[in-house]
Amino acid sequence: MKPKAATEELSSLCKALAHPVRVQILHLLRERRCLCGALVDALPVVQSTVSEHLRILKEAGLIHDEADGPRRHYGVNQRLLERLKALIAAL
Amino acid sequence: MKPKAATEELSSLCKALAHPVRVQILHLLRERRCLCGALVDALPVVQSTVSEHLRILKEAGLIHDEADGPRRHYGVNQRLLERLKALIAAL
DNA sequence: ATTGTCTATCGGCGATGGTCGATAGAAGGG
DNA sequence: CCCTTCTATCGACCATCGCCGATAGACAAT
Repeated sequence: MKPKAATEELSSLCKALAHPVRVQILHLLRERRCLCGALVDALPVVQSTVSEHLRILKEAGLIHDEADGPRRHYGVNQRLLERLKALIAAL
Repeated sequence: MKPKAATEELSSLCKALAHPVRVQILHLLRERRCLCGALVDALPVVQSTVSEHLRILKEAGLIHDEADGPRRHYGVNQRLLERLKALIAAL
């Protein structure tokens, strides 16, 4: 058995990816950093919903943000993404 | 962008792993096929809850079952597990 | 057939998730 | 300053999840 910590880490990362919009966001951010507005244009949900999904991804640590005036640039947290890949690969 | 199908496939697989008990079940089954009862002994939830988690994992295709009299052997679906690894690795 | 064992399913409960519209907050430009 | 733009947050709503106890169903053994 894996230690409990790794189990919960994996389930919590998976939970963050347990919605198609969030997977799509990760795909979009993988290419280049984006403003929230750019994501809203690319996704089939309204701004407040996108913002909520971003919050969930950020809380999971999979993305980070950087203020730029009133705007906010989002990008993937490569380190944690690699960690997720490792945890999944170990299954 | 990935085709929509892959996005939804990944999010649905992640959803199946979005609970620590289900990750634990996968770890247990990775070692050897198990009866539901053996999993109940190893997990901190009652039988009906384990059965429900097994149903979710089976519905996602990550495990399969095989009747053996009134018992039921569970095992991982290696094919779909590899598919999940590939989808995650492609992130 | 009856009993015993193992598992699935049902019903109910509280908690969480996903969505939206509306609103608030931050920051730059006029 | 005031206005505009961009984003976060709030409140409300309905759907789904996760858990349990209780019950039903399948099958073997006696």
